[in-house]
Amino acid sequence: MKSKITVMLVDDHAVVRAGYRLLLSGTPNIEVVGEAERGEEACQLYADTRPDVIVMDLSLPGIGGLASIRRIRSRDTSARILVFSIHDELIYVVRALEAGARGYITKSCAPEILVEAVARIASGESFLEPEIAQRLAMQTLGGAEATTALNTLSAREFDVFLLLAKGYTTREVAEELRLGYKTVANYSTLIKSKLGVNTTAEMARLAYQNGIFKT
Amino acid sequence: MKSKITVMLVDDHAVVRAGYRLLLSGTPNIEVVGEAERGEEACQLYADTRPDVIVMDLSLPGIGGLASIRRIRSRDTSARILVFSIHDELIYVVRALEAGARGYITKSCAPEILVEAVARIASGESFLEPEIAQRLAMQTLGGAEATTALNTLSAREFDVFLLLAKGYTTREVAEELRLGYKTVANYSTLIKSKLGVNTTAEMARLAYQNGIFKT
DNA sequence: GATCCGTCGGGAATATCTCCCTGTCACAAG
DNA sequence: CTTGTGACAGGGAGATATTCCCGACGGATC
Repeated sequence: MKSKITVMLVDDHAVVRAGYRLLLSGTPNIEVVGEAERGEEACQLYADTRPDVIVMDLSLPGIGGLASIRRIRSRDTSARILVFSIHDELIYVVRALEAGARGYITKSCAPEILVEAVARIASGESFLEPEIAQRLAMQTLGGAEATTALNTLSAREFDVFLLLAKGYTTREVAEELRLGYKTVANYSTLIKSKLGVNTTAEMARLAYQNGIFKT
Repeated sequence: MKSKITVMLVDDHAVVRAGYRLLLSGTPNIEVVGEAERGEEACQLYADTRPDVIVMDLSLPGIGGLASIRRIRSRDTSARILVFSIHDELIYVVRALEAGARGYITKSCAPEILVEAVARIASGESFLEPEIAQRLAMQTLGGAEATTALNTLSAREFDVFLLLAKGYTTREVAEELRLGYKTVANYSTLIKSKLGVNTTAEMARLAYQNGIFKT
């Protein structure tokens, strides 16, 4: 008989881990052999148990998910990590893959996808949630690099973007940058159009989600 | 033989719901009789199935968790709702209880707590996660309002605040909450005045700084 | 009953946004 | 040298949005 796929779960929410454990354990050839709730803990536990696959959330207390991935991979480049995150923004996907993850799925995917992803990662393949893979492909085709849409902004546009996102009024931005009110108003419209948002509040949200502001 | 406790799950992530379903179904006297992923859907489903307990996430697409709670309770004041949120900030707890929730636990609690909470809520009691209950008591004792200025907002104002901060336009907020455009516009002005900000982007910033949004 | 307060919106003046357009400058390709 | 191209800066006009002031209603509270 073939041996089971061993899996380690990393998520800071115990209830969530328990749910996944049940989901995965319902599959005969998968066995959850360890759980961690912090990045540091995960590194240690991986070194000790060497599971086939690590299923990891990105928003971890402490060093965070990305740093955890890098740390684990720096000690064992064959480590297979599947990111299982709440975020579906491409920038997260790109960063996770850059860090060394083998797969990425979101928590809004169907339960079967999780099981499938674990199996594929274990067999050495990579796995992206289909909808994300498609968007990633679209974006890669559309632009040169991992374009966060923010990268499509010119320098001046980005200046305006930052201040608006911070909560400056159009008039305040104009003063700050020594521009005419109309100029800033026009930039504002242009930026929203480029970013595909309707309000400045949504711009702020983009800024936070891309980690442009600390907190 | 005593009949089972019927439970309805409301969470926008299918995988997460699946996990909870397994967790709860593992307990003999609990039965999950329905699932919804949006607030509107939850209201309808509750009206149709009348489960003993609703287990609900707060961050739902559309009208959001708080408005959902209020809507359900406005049609059936005996509805028993257990909020199961990722947020542990007290402001969420207070808001949820004000809206009519009977209990509040976070996703970082132990799995047994979920089962216990459901049982307690079903029996008519209320239930707060111990750690939260303690912090709530501390704050209340502390006397000095740990007023984030956000606490000066009324329930309705907070609804509008949340959506505006999320990036909704005035018109979209009006639709979501079924209010007149003018009403929302007036609320918007009032809220900005109460919070001492000039733009909706600054509202968004406040929201992020108070940990109201996940990212 | 009188008085707040929260909720919901109308009206009118004002501010802002959007869309289209002009013009300059720098820089690169033909 | 000429011809793009694209960032940069703003004007004009009309559409939208915001502000401020107001009335109305239902609940509390005193």
